[in-house]
Amino acid sequence: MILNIPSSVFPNLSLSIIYTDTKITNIEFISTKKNNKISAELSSDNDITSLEQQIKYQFKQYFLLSGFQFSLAFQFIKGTEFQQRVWYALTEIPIGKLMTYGQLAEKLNSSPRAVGNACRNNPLPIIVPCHRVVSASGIGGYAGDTLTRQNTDIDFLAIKKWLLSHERAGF
DNA sequence: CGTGGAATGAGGG
DNA sequence: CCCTCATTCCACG
Repeated sequence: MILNIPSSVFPNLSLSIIYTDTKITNIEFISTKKNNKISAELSSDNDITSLEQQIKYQFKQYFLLSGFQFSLAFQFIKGTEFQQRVWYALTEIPIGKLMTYGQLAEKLNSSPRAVGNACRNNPLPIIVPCHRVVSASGIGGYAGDTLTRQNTDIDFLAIKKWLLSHERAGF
């Protein structure tokens, strides 16, 4: 399903959310800027599943409230053992807190670079809070964006900053 | 300050 | 094999 992010947060930005009967498996930011409207909205509220209700409700709450914590069921359907270890570790970073790639690497007996690469491949952004990981010297990257290489379509670093300030991580 | 190399895990040519 | 990544640290000038 396509979930619109409130335009007061980011205009022309939506989330594409993939799920099975019971679990979310993939989330992706998509730009609705040029496209003549994305028409993948739910047809009616009658045949909406309870998972879909939960998704809509919880994301609405998340963007509305500063300290809202997700409790949606998710599943990693891809990723190596190492990557999944990193992703699970991300879910243990509490809202409002930050870790550096180096700190996370130390916890996992790995290296900062490898951790950053696993974060880069996080299939469930926002729910699995890779945005709470920053570099030792600054903001770090998000969805492939870095300070030196920026996506032209979506300003992912601006999204990361918004998420962090919204969660009052004090960045 | 800047620059370069090494270590790390994964994917691609 | 080679290279490139959402990094970091340490050595050198």
